[in-house]
Formats: sequence, C-alpha cells, structure tokens
Amino acid sequence: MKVSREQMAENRRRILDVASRLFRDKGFDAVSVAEVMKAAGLTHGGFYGHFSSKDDLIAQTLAHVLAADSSGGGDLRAYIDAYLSPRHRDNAAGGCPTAGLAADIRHQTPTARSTMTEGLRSQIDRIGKALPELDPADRRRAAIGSWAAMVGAVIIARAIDDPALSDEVLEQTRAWIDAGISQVSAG
Amino acid sequence: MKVSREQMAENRRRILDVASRLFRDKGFDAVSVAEVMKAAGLTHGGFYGHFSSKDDLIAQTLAHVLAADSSGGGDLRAYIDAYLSPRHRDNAAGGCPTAGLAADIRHQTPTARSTMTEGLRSQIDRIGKALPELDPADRRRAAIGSWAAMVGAVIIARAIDDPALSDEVLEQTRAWIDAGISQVSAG
DNA sequence: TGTACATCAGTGAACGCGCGTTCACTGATGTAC
DNA sequence: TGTACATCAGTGAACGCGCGTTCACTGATGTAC
Repeated sequence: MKVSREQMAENRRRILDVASRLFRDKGFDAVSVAEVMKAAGLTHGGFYGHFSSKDDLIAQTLAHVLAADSSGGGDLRAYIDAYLSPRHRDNAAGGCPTAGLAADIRHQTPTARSTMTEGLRSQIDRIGKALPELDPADRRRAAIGSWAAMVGAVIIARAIDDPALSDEVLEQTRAWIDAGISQVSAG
Repeated sequence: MKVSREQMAENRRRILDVASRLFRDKGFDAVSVAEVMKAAGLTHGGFYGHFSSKDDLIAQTLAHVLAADSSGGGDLRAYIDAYLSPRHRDNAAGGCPTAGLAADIRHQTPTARSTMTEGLRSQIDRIGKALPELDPADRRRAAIGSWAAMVGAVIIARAIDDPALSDEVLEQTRAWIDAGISQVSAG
C-alpha cells in the first residue's frame, strides 16, 4: 500500500543505513537485495521504487556512508586510538567504510569507484589538517603513511583468527604511527 | 578419459595456480568453480575428483599460495620498493596474497582463516628478520607497522581511480616507512 | 614383452537453489471539488 | 471541512540465469598374467 511522502523518505534512508552496515560487514556481493530490504523492514519487490539496480544501491550507499563519515578531523591521537582498537576491529558493520569496503570496490561500477576515490581524498586531507604543526610536505607524508597503516592494520587484524596476534597488530601499529608522527614533529 | 598419475598431479597443480591468480584478482566469491576449471583447461565436472567443495579449493589454494610466497626475507628496502610500485598495484592476480585476499577472508571457513593467520604470522616474522640491526622490541614494531602500511597502501591505491592520487599514496607511504625505519635504526 | 581387462580422471548434461529483476495487484495517500 | 477518486509505495508471486554440486558415461591408464 502507498505510504506518505515522509514515510517513503524515511524508508529510503533506512534502506541506505542498513545497506551501509551490511555491505561493510559482508562485502557488496555477499549481501542480497532481499536481505537489505528485509533488514529495513520491507519486502524485496519495493526495492526498485527507490533504486534502479543493485549497482545503483551500492553507489548511493557509498555516497551516503562517506558523506556521513567525517572522522579524523579533530583530535588525531584519539582518532588513531579508537581506529586501532579491538572495538573497531570487531565492529566492521559500524566501522570505517575504507577498512570495510576499499578492497571490495575494485570490480564495482566506475561511479562507485569514483565516489570511493573522493571519500579517500577527503579522508587524507582531513588527517593532514589534524597535523597543523608539520610543514606541508611532512604533513602529507604523515597523513598518507598513517592512514595506510591504520587501514592495513585493521584489515589484517580482522583476517587473523588468533586474538593475541590480532591485538598485537593493532597495538604495534599504533606505537609505530605514534613514533613516526612524534619524530617528524620533533625534527 | 583417464589420464596418467603425473598428468593428474599436474592438472591439480594447474588448478591451484590459476585459482590463486583468479582469487587474488577478483576475490573468492566472484570466481566460480567452472571459471577456475576452464582457466586450467578442464571442464567443471572433474573438479570434485580433486577437491571436496569450493571451500576446500579455497583452503588448499590459500595453503598453496602462502607456501609459495616467501617474499620479504632478503633485501627489505628492495622488497618495500617493489611492493609499493605501480606494477604491483596493477598486478593483483600475481601479487601479494595478503593485499588481494586478507579483506575477503573474514567470512570464509575456519580452516581458511587459520591458514591465512599462519601466513600473516610468517610474513611478519620474515620482515622482522630482515631488520637485524634493530633491538627486538623495535624490530617487531617496525615489522608490523611497515607491513600494515604496505598492505593498506596497496589496497587503497587499488581502490582509487585517479592515477595521480593512487601513485601518490604508494610514493608517500614508501617515504613514510623509510623515514620510520631510518629513525629507529639511528636511535 | 604382449595381451586382457579393471580402474578411474575427465566429460558434459542435469539438479536444486538463491540471485537480481519484473509485474499485476492492493490500499493508503493526497488532491480536486 | 467533507467527499470522490486518481495516484503510486509497497506486496509477493514469478521470471531467467548462473551458481555449486551430482552422476552416468567414456576411454586411456596401468596392472595381472
């Protein structure tokens, strides 16, 4: 049955919200359209009233989750600590879209790849702005190097089934980044 | 028709080789059993004479590719340069199994996850051994931090559709790792 | 060494299943009067 | 403000397709004599 305009807008938002969680948790291909709609409290048939295809959902979900994610702009140390925490490792569904989706985007549509590229560009710029004490060249290098290490560490920590080694990867990467940033700041 | 024992062993090896390339390139779920068999020059029906299931193929391919990969044990600087090169970024099929598969392993079988964990443990140890000039604590930290940055940078660089930004991620990460290792060595 | 035949690696048609997508239908919404 | 009805968001059955897997069959292998 028909629903109100506001209800429809809310349904659409809920579809994007649950899709962003499911995609981050399981990857684009492992989540079905029916699964997303069920998680949003709807039936699968209504999907095509909101999106033209699953690829369209993927592209719009990426834009949605990347627009909502403005992390890393404030206290960089606190951000790095939270990022490299067991809590974040164990919460892929609610965690960083890059750690959850970057490896999965390679074979998606050009639109999705382009959206992801702009999200990554913003994220690197945001981390750079959180390092105002460095000169521009050092700042860029520290932002990209730290970000690569953070993303890599979380992906590796999530792949490892030994909790001790997984924790160690997070902790040592945090120490490595801290040392790297301190060094450049001091020099 | 039946083939010789040696031919069968060679067929099995070829299946594992092409599977390791296809999986690294496209991910486990995006590669079908029929696609692997066709790439190996066989038909899909014969697959179950070699493997009990697709999950079995995944587990055995992981063991195969991780056993074959003993990279990072020699000249660390040269290894890092090759790892963070556009050539490696553009050659996922023949490249590092961690960069290609780590993010994909989370929802595979316990056997596959366990095999991947041992591969990651070996890789970290191998990089550590390539840093003999450092004391044990610094060595471990440098090995894990550098490895995380390398894996993260390649995954991010592969996700980005802007060649200039993608190249920059590789180059700046290399400079960041170099600076980090030099600093610890000097201190 | 040569022959007869049991073995079994590989073939290709067929299976049930879940996927993305379509569509006729339903009934609440929201507009025209 | 109240009523009549056109609109259209959501429903659920149905579609074709490719997937992982099975199986009756084929014919070269390799062993027994």
